Amino acid sequence: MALVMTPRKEQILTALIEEYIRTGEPVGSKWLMDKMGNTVSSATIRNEMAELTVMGYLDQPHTSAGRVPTPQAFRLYIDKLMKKRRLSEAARREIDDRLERATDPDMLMEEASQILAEDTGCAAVTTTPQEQQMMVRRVEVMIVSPHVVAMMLMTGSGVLRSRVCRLPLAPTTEQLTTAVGLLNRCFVGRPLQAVTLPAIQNLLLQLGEDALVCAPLLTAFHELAQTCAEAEVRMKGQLNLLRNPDYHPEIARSLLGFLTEQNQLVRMLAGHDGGLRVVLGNESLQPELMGSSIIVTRYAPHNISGSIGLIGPLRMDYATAIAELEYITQSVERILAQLIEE
Amino acid sequence: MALVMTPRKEQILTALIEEYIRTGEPVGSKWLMDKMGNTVSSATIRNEMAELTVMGYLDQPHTSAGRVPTPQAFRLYIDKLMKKRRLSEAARREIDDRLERATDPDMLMEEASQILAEDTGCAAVTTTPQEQQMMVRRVEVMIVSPHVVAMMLMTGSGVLRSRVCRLPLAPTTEQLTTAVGLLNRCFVGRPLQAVTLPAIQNLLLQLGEDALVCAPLLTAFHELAQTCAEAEVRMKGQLNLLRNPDYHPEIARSLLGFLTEQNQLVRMLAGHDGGLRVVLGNESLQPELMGSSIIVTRYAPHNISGSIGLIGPLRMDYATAIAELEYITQSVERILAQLIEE
DNA sequence: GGTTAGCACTCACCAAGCAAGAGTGCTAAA
DNA sequence: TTTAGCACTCTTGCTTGGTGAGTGCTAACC
Repeated sequence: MALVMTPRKEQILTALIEEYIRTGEPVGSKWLMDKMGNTVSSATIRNEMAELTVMGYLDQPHTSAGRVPTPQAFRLYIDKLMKKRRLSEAARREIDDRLERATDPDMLMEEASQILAEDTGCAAVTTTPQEQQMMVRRVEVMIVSPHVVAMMLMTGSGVLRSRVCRLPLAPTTEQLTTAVGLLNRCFVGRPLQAVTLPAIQNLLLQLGEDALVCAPLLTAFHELAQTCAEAEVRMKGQLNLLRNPDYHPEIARSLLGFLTEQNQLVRMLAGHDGGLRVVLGNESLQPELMGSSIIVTRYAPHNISGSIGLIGPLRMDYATAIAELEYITQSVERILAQLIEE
Repeated sequence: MALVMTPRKEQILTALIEEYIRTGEPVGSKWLMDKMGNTVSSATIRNEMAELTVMGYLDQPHTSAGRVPTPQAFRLYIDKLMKKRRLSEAARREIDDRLERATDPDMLMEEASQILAEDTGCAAVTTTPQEQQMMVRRVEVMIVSPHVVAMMLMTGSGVLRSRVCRLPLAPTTEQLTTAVGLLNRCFVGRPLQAVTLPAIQNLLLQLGEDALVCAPLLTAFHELAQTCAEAEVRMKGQLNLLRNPDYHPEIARSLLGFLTEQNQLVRMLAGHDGGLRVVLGNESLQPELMGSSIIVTRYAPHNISGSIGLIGPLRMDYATAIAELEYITQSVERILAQLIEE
C-alpha cells in the first residue's frame, strides 16, 4: 500500500469535499463513482478512500457511514485543490456601488461588514483603519450653551469621533477658542499616544488663569483621543451562524460568546501582516473555534490598515467566500485611499 | 364546584407560579402541600388545582405531570399576586454611579441597556430620547482639508451626531462660515422635519454664487438631520436569551431575528404612553414573541421621551426585573433632565 | 500490480414493547 | 369540606429486532 498522494486521490478528495460542503452528509463510495463518470468502480474508490483515511484526510463517523473530510483535508483543499472563483461583473458593480456611498471610514467598514454577511451567510467582522501612529488631524468644538460644548476629532486615518463636554464654569467664547487653538497647535500632526494626561496637565499650565474653566474641555479631548485610538470592531451576521444547521445550538452559543469578546477577536485579526489567510478551528488554540473557520485579510492603503474577516462553519463554501472577501478587501482599500487623500 | 377565586386558590397559584419561575418544571400537588406547611392535604390541593385548570390558570403538559401556569396566570400574578420588590441600596448606588458618568443621551442609554442586560439576564432595549418635535439646537463644521469638512449637529434632546462631508470644489473659509451661519440662522430652534429638500433648495438660492460650492454641505446637513430624526435602538444581552434553557434553539433564533428588525421593535416600544407595562407573548400579535414577555417603561423628562424595555422568557423573574427596570427608568429620567437643562 | 465483482459484516436508525415512576382523578368515608 | 386510598394515565428510559447504507476483504481478472 503506497501512502502517497496521486492525481486520482486528489480528484476523489476534491469531489468528496465539495459534496460534503454542499450537503454536510458523509459521502459514500458509490456516490463518488457516479460523480466521476463511472470510470472506476466503487471498490477502487473504496481502496483509495481507505488510504486517504490512513493518510489523515478522511474520517468516518462510524463503520457504515460514508467518509467525512478532516480539517487536514480542508487545509489541502484550500491551499491546493480548490478552484478559485471570480465574482460576476454584476456582483462586483453592486459591491462598489454600495461601498462608494461612504463618506468616512466608519461608514465604509459598516457597509463592508453588512455586504459580506449578506452575501456569504457567514458572520463578518471589520476593524476601523488604524495607523501605525494614529495622528491627530484636527479638533473643533461647537458651543451649544454656556455650559455645554460638543467636540469632534478627526484622525489621520479619517476616523471621526465626537462627544459632548460639560463645563460647570461657563467659559467665554474667547476662552474656548484659545483652548481649542492650543489643542490644535499642540497635537495636530502628532500621534494620539502623545495625548497623555501629563501632556494635558502641561497644556493647562499654559492656559494660565483660563485653566480652571477649560479643564473639562481638555479632559474630554483626552478621552476622545483614547476613543479614537482603539480600533472599533463591527460584526454583522451573527444570526447567520445560528441559522446554520452545522452548528449545534450549544456550540453556536459559545462561539457567539467568544465573538462578543471583542478584545479576543481583535488579537486574532490583527496578528498577521497581509494577504489572505484561512485559519481552521483546530489550528487556533481557542476551543470555541473548533468546528469553525476564519478567513482574514488586511487592507492597507498607505500606512494605515485594518482587518476584514469572515467566520463560518468548517464546512463553508470557501471558493465563494474567498472570492467575495478578496474583492471587498480590494475595493475597501481603493475607496479608503480616496477618502484619505482628498 | 364553585369556579370562583378564593384566597387559598390565590395562595396556591402564587406558590405554583413562583416555583415554576424558579425551576421551569411542572409543579405537583405534593410539592405544593409541603410548601404550604402541610396545612391541607395533597388531595385538597388537587381539587383546587382542578378548578384553577378549568378557570384557565393552569395547564398540564400531560395527564401524569404536574401543572404549569398559563399566560393568564402570569397576567394575574403580575397584576395582583406578585409581591413588589425594591432594589438594595447598594444596587441603586451602583446603577446611579454608572449612569452618572454619561455626558450625553447616547452614552446614557448605552449604559442603561448594558446594566439592565447584566442584572436581569434578559435582553434589554432602549431608544434614544425623541421630542414630539425634534429641534435643531446647533450645527457646526470643522475644516479638515480643502475638500473635506466634518459636520456635527445637536438636537434639542441633546443627541449629538456627526459626519464627514466631501466638497469637490474646495470652498473658501468664508464661504463655509457663511453657509454654516445660514444653516444655524434658518434651522436652529426649528423642528428637524423642517429640514426638507425643498428647504435646502431654498437655502441654496440664498447662497447665490456660493451655492454650487456649498451644495454638498447642505446635502450632508439634510442627511444628518434625517439621522437625528430616527430613534436609535440599542439592544444588549441577546446572548442571555440564547443561554436561557427555556428557549428551544429554533425559537430563540426566530426571536432574535425579530428583535433585529428594529422598526418592528420600535413600533412595539413606542406604542404606549407611560408607566410600566408588561406584554405577554400571547397578547401581542407577533408569533415570534410567543413564549416571551416584554416589560416596557417610558422615560419622559419635560417634552422629550423614549422607551426602555426588557425581553425575556414568559417564565422570568418578574419581581426582580420590574424593580430593576423601574429604578433605572427613574434614574435615566433624572439624569437626562440634568443633561438637557444645562 | 492495479482493478473489479461478490459477499459478509458493522453500525446507526427506527419502531415496538415493556417496566418504572410521577401525578392525577375519582370515590367513599370522616 | 376535607382526606385517604386506589386505579389510571402518560412520560421516560431501556431493550429488542429489523432494515439499509456503506464498508472491508477476498478471489478472480486484465
